[in-house]
Amino acid sequence: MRYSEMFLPTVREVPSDAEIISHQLMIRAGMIRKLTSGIYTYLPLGYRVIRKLEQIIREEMNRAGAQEVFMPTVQPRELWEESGRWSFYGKELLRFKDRNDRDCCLGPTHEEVITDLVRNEIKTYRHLPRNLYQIQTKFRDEIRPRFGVMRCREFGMKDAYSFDADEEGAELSYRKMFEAYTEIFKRCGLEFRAVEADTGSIGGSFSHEFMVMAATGEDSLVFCSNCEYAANLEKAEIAAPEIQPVRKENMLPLESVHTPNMRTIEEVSSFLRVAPRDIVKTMIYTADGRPVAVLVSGDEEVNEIKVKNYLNCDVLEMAVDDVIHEVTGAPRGFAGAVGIKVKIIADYSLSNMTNFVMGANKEDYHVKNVNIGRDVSVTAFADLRIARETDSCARCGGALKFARGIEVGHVFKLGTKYSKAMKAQYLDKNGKEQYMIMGCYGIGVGRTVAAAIEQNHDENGIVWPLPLAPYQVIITPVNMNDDKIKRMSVQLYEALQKRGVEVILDDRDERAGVKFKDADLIGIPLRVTVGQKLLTAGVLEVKIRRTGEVKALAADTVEDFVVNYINRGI
RNA sequence: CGGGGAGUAGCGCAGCUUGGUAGCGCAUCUGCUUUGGGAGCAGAGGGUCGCUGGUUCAAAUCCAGUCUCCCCGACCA
Repeated sequence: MRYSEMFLPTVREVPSDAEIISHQLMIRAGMIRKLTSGIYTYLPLGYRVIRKLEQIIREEMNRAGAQEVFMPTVQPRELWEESGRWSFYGKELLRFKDRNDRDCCLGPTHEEVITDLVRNEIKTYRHLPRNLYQIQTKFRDEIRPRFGVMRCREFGMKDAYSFDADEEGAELSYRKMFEAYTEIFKRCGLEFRAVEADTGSIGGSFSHEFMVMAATGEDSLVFCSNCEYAANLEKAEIAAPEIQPVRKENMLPLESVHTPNMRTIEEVSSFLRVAPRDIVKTMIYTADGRPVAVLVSGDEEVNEIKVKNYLNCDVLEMAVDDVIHEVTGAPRGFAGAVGIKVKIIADYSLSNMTNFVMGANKEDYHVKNVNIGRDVSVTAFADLRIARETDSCARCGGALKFARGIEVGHVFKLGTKYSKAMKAQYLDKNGKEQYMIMGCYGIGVGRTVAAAIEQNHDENGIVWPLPLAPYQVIITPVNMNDDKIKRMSVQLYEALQKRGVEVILDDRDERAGVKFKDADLIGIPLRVTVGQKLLTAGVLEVKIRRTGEVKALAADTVEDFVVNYINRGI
């Protein structure tokens, strides 16, 4: 394409409301423009990248045996009532009424629609398994959209759904998707990692997130330096320690101490000259409305997701002051587990603690020399805290490493959650009705593009991995008023086009500096400069965006060089 | 939903306190010079100052209401 004819408005200044680099660069490179909060238009350059990614996704999904469908964005209330999510899904589900006063919503995901389709059409084990996918626009009315296309309300997503007759089949479907995703992100040229993840409110038995590694990522992840274990921080397991029984004679007598206005671990620690690891935090939560005490060592943090999963509750919240007072008889800051009547669960970090400090359930007092068994009766010990770098791998004991990433894909084994709710059944070999076993698999398309930029940029702009680049080559004539330069540029442009190369000819009547800046900004992998050296030595320059390497090549060899470079892939 | 900030030319901003001709940089258009990393000079076009109402001889400026956007938090796949 000739640059002079393109709709490619680049921006010199950094947009004031763009916080992260990918958002800034997507606006500056003329890829996206905001319509309203969390809703973006893709301009030609941005949309080309989207299409590149979608094509890779399609090829790998099809290769894995999935078939493409296209489902509606507008969905009727009834389906969501059936799955139970009309009431469960909260405000993120955008609801409205049509002219006949029927309740509708914009699909934030498509489990309901696909399950409805499949249950109506598939009645026998002979027609299983099936895996259907679509690439389609989702709408989630996020409370606070941010980071441009990374966390927005309307966004493109590839979602796939598998239906199997039995567990083995479902696991095979899951594994196929896992492998397809691995292939997709590999082909994109991204550095990524699949990590074990919490299933959240989608539910189901297990899941993996695909994380693109980036220092600016919103998610923390943990991986073992020794074995294959990798998990989202919120999921990262900590092994149960070996229990060393405490001898009764080593337990010191309970002692109440005056700790005026000392509420935090730091305050108590410095006031009593006791290390945080010898203090126990008593956190009062309400789980589905019922109070529960969670104990964790003073130098650790409670992982609420682990607590929630352990208790198997829908809503877990920090207790409000009234509840704390009711449970402990004291204001916030002096809660302890001695003598309280609610369920008490303790993190493994407590299992070998003796003679520790804890709140006294009395304003301005703590107690020393507390011991589990003698003073506190714990319902259970469990893994309830957030993993730290000092923890070792729960699988092999190796050292844990921490990193940040951007979640671009998520695979879930759903089980029968939706097939039961919506009666998606088939007849097995024995003529018995069975529930289909489902899996669901998502990739955020726009988010993957943004993540690719987070991972591939420099101070001058985007550095596209070749498979995602909107164009592969840009030809930059240094002066369009010089006939020889112009003729050479057009000739090369046409030759490359004939060979199927995606090429921009920057035929604008701009100064060279402007063209170089724009070429770098939009991140085209190869730039061919046609300038003085052509006139003096018959040489063109090829600059590789990623490395900055410049090659001076005889004019008639450039075409082959470019084609070879592109054929090498990433 | 709570807290904070902002809406003035396509973009980035000043002007508002103390009411009186709407301004700067970039971009755009014209001409000349320039031409290998976001050129120089000269000239030009472009704004119901978010919207509605009020105070006033007079409102971008003061007052009230309202809408939108951004940031922090809570919330949420």
